[in-house]
Amino acid sequence: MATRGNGGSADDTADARTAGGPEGDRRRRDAAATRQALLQAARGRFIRLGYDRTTLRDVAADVGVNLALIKRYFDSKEGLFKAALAATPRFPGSEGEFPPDRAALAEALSHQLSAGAWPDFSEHPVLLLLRVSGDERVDSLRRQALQDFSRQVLEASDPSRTRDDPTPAPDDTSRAQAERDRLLRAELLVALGVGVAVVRSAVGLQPLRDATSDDLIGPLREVVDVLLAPRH
Amino acid sequence: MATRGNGGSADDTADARTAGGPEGDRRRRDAAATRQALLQAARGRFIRLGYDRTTLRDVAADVGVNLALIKRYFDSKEGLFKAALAATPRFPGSEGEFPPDRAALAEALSHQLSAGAWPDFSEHPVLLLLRVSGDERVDSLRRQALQDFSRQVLEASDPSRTRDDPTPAPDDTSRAQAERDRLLRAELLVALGVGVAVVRSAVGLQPLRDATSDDLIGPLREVVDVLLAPRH
DNA sequence: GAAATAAGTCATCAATTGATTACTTCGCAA
DNA sequence: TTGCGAAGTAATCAATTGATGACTTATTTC
Repeated sequence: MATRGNGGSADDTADARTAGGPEGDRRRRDAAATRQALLQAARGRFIRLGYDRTTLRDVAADVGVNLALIKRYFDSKEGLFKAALAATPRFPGSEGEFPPDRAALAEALSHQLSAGAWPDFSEHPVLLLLRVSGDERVDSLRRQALQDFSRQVLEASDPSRTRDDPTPAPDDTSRAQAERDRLLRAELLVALGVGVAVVRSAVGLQPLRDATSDDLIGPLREVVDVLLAPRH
Repeated sequence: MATRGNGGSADDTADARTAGGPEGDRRRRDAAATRQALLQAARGRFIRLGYDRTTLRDVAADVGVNLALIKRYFDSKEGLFKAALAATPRFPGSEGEFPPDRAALAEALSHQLSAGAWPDFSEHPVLLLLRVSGDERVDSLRRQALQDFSRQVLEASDPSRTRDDPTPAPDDTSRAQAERDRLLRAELLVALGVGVAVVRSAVGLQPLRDATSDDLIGPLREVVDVLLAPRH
């Protein structure tokens, strides 16, 4: 089945390592490149198929490499999943800090959730966060990632607040309650993003599935405003 | 393994059939009751664990019955999943028609998505819709269910439209575009509902996870209004 | 050019799991 | 009571899949 190294016969599967990437193929035995290729293939399968339906054999076959190398580089399937999760860019802006501004947030959201943002059908990173792994520590990683993002969204609702001081000392219970309500609203926005990704990929609901960034920006801006605008 | 019938020894698992439900235990061999108990157990596991991690052995053990009975009553795992999907109440109002009114919609949503709405932690029916099955026909069922719900939400945005005439003949392209935009907005609301359910169950994000109906009704009403209010 | 080491393969094990068949027991009707 | 059919069980098969250790080949280093 698509062995390529020593005893191989004929390939019947794409070999990601020798595909003409940047730099071309210099060495046939490159641990770092192989590790990276495995990570890429695993990420794609985890996102597309979920944890359970992703088999290590398939991942290895994608790269054109033997199953045992996964154990060598990632020790186990859990390790592979954790590595894929760690290698996944943060939710909206894959690079840099999130702009603490409602308009920019709406823009970023609509772009991230639009049809053309990701090449392969439904390979959005947020979906990886939702895949089950069965490991409690992985679940904790996932929770942390979404919590961080909620915090970022919350900042967008109040640019005066810095990140180092997320919870100003509440004067009384009503102030604490207001703070909690603001966080709840930020999380509702996160939930909307997650829901859009899920509905688009897992269900394929039209017209949402093929909505472009321009289609989404209008409604999303209104929702962002109504959820995050400072009130009273 | 919690056998209960003939060769059984001691129970170590809850037996759903003889548990003192309504009517008590009248017969030890009741095909309909057994079938129903299997369906219940399967539904719970499918929702909680997803399709792959739900094993037929566990489902049978929940009921205290032999694995082979699942084949007898549902023919296969796919059949069991389809039956569970069919037996799942429709998304928001488990009974009756959906009220075509924005305020009532916001109310229903906040209640459905609140912490106390469903007894067991994260057994919300909408989660069952998102579980993978691998069967194209099941995926089609799922898509259909969510599409129906989107249609209902769309009605709430325009009470004048009847259900029998969902798409009035468009006079020109701009009218068709407006119609498409309205459907998109309805689906965004559906996505919000799905996202809240997913985030609450799969991630357990606080404070959303423990939010009560009263916590949700305010923000949700605003979102429903901004998404569904008739615009010029 | 020959050790030494890293990269990769092969064959196989053990556990899980869906499916299936032959057998056993219970309940009800005549 | 008896006997027949439905309800249920036990045992097992075959396929998949994660894990693993011994073996093989390429690359580097002296």
